[in-house]
Amino acid sequence: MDDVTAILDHLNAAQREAVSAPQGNMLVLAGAGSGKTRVLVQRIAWLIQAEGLSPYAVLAVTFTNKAAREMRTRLEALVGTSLRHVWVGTFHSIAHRLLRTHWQDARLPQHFQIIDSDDQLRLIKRLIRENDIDDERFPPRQVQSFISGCKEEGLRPHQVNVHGDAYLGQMVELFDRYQLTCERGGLVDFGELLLRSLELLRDNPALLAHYQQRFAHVLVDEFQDTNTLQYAWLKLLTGMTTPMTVVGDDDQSIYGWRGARVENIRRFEREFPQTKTVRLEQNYRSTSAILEAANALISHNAERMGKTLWTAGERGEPISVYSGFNDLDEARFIVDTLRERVEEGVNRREIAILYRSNAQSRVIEETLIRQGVPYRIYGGHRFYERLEIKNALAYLRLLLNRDDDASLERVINVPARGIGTRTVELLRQRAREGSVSLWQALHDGLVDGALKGRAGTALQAFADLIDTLDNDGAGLALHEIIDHVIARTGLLEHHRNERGEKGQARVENLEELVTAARAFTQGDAFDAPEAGEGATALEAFLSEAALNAGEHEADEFEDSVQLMTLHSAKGLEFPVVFIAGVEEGLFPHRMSAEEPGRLEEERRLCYVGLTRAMRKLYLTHAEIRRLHGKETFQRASRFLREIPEEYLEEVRLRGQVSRPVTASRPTGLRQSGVNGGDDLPSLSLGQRVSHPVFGEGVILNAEGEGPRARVQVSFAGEGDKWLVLGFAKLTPL
DNA sequence: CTTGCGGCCTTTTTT
DNA sequence: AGGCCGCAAG
Repeated sequence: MDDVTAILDHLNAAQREAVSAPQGNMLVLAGAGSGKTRVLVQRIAWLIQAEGLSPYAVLAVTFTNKAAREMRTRLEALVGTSLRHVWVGTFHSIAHRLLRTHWQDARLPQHFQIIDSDDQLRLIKRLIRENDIDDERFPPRQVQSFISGCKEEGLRPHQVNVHGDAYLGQMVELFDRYQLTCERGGLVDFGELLLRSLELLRDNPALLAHYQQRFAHVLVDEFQDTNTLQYAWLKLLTGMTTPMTVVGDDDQSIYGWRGARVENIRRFEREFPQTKTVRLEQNYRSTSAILEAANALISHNAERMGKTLWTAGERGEPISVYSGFNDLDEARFIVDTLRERVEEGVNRREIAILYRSNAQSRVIEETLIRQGVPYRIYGGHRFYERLEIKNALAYLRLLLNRDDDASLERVINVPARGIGTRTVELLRQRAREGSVSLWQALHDGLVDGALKGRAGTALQAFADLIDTLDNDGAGLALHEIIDHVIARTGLLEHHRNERGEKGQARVENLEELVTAARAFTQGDAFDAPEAGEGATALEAFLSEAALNAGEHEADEFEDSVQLMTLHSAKGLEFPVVFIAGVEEGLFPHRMSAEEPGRLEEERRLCYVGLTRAMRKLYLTHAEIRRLHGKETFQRASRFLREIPEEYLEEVRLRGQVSRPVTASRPTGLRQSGVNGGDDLPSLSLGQRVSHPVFGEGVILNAEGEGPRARVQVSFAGEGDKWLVLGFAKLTPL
């Protein structure tokens, strides 16, 4: 406390400037590996210790729970426990906290529940079916993204401008009904958390004034990932007068596809008064070979704010490029190589294998398993998103709130108890007619005798089950309630009877849920100071599960190789990194390769991948890959060509000479070429060809060998065509 | 009501 | 290939 300048020790000039800048709006453009988190943490310490702000007056917002946790941990390590009152959290957890505290002003039931996107989708599917809407024209996923999109733009159904468009009108109608269903069930989706809390503040000037006064400084991490709603939320909360420190990197914006607006960085600079911009350009993570390669790659993007990373570190080894014969060979190379590195003394946890899409992990996993290499995989289904867990949670929600239609529908016949779609449909219809919840409709139907016979008996049994469970729960600890529920509902038995490992894993997961609940009540996660009156442990647990779905990662302490998508690697670093599947169509993904904007996002994703590596980077691709059950010829990614040769080194199999990668002919193209035979032209994927009838085109795909081989060619104006090499007169251009 | 078969589609993911 | 969905048979 005495010597606040100690906070500035070991910082470079730019970092020091960012940490100790006088209070005012500041934009920190922080390149990969430039000490971003460090600056953020030190900045908070500075604000409190040098500027004299109360910890209560500081709000720090992140995107992920992981980032929030890391920031808090580092803050506490730096300054001690006096900082535990700093508000650090994700946008969603902070919004949740506001809504829990001010549920009445937010016009929410006290025990509202948060639904995740999976629940949301189910609910939408139900609505579409219920209203006899053509799900071909209105695919549930599209409706879901429409609704989320509206909320992210801060729009309520009546605010959407339909322009007399019938299609849009129907969408809005569905949005409206969806919202009504949520209101009736006391359900709040992720977008709603933010929108509702924004409206709460906007419509309650006294409340807004309170929070504007309370927070003296607001800090935001990963600003390039904010969406329109989050931007508006910050604008409202700060009133553009509370000073803000925002940290971001436009080159690492990889979430445009889910609403993130990179422009928010520029907008902030423009709209918030007297914004000071600081660039952190010195990289402390990677060798210069890796960093220069990344710089060269990203320079191919046009839309940039301009920033060039440099490092004082050594050049290091060149980036190794391996061209596998097929995906199995690629995996074999990765695993062999990493085993060599491990033998040299590298810890397995220091090695990461990154890929564009989850489907790629399978082959690599199989190879790792075969060779007995322990690995840990991030992503895929998180614990609280698994089917069996969601079923158990749905029962628990029903205990708290019988009117939660989504949960009721989820488990009314799980495990199967003779309540089929017909019966559920009848229930839905009655609920709709009476404008009541499904539970209410069920009850009324049993009372007035409309639901009888076999279905009636089954429904009665279900209703009794829920009520009994509720009664039994009185006086029990949280984990005992859950234990009781999974046993009494038959969920445990249901999965035990499932054959194979899958059922076994599900049973274990259910048991793990009980353990998690025990830990939850005993741990400090359950201190929820502002969780509101009468908040039960169960309620808090359910919120935690919805908001914090990914916490469960097994074997955290075993030294294992890390597997994850490029997206989930953001923010992490590893001494040794493999990026697999660096191929056209996969990376950049074909869904994104067409549009320039989306291609640039793919390139940023590649940039993120490259800059994860500290010492050694491997880029691998396969010439033939099994994709969706079919063998496809792949050609090397354009991103490989965008990295100057001088940083690359092609890996050849043992005994072969290694030669530099040439820019004109990317690795492996020769091998991946379709050789039509001696008298046929030698063609390669991606090559431009000319056809006497169709004109000029590009080879997209190929299958078979010899004269009967077929190639798929994309002709300008003629579209894609499959041609047999022996007949089609194709001339290479 | 349950089960099994065939057709369809296939990024990325946090909250 | 594999998961999901809808449909038809048991």
